[in-house]
Amino acid sequence: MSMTVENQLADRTRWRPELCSIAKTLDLLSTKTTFLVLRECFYGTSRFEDFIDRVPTSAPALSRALKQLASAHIVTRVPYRDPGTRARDEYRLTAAGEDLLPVVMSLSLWGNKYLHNGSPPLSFVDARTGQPVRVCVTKDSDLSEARSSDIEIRANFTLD
Amino acid sequence: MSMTVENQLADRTRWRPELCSIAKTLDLLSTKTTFLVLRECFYGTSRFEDFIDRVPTSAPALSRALKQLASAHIVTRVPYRDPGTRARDEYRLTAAGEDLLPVVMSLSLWGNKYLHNGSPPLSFVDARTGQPVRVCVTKDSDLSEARSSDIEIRANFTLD
DNA sequence: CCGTATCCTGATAGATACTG
DNA sequence: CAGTATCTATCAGGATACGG
Repeated sequence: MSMTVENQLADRTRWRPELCSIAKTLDLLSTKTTFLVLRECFYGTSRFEDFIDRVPTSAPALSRALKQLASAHIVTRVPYRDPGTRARDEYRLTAAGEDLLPVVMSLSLWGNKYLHNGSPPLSFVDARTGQPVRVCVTKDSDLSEARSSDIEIRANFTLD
Repeated sequence: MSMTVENQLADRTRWRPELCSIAKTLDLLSTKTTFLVLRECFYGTSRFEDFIDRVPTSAPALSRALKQLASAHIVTRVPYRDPGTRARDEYRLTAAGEDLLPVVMSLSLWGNKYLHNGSPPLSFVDARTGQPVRVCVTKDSDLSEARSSDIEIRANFTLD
């Protein structure tokens, strides 16, 4: 990977950090908790109590992370009502949020490869065929892009 | 995206967070500065003084970020000597570090799309053909994966 | 019981000063 | 100039308490 206008580019991204998409995106996903809440969204979690059960954090931190993700329009609040209870909101990925799938998946796949000696705790497979799903960098334009609804997560560890 | 063993899986990742590859990878890339230093590595930066010029951070924070990346074996120190100066080290991506390209690129591409109204400050293209390079999630196994050395970064903004 | 505001504590960044 | 130690300020996280 090399630069077209090497020195100038380097200086510009230094002095005008608002031009760096990576920095701006990280500002929205500022904390580790926010990333893990986002992960949970892809795992299908949508309700406050379920996030609390599944993400190792406190209620105030969860509240802050959800507010952050909502103000960035990565999740949106959707009203629901369980029988016999008052109306509540659940948190659903927006289209923009769904587009963060490569970020979440590539973090997971890298960790699987380098931090678990190739025996991944979770794996991502095509929901119909069971084929493994990968994240790749390519210039090919004629490949079939998987949406998160096509993907199934398999647990590769045994339960006690 | 749905769960095979939904409830059990959720509980396990909650109570045994060491099974979550995302959390473990984020621990290595803990801070925003670490991400931006990693970004600079992909842009070709390798020397302390150049990181200082190009990443908006302080020398102590840079030192900490490089140490963190080195201990995670994402970068490695390589000796060099400029004429008339003492020997120094530069910081180069390892193979594991190169494999973080999809993480960095997908963060950048998402920001380009959603935070810059589709007019990206930087774009990633094939170094030979100039075709845009993308990050995608797919089950196709027969596509040509781009390595970071095949990719060129183009600046789409004018210089003062 | 769901969710948030408040307060307090611990981790992390940057300013400064220093060594090789 | 490369890199680190120290110190302080800032910021994210959790315990608690509180409103719907």
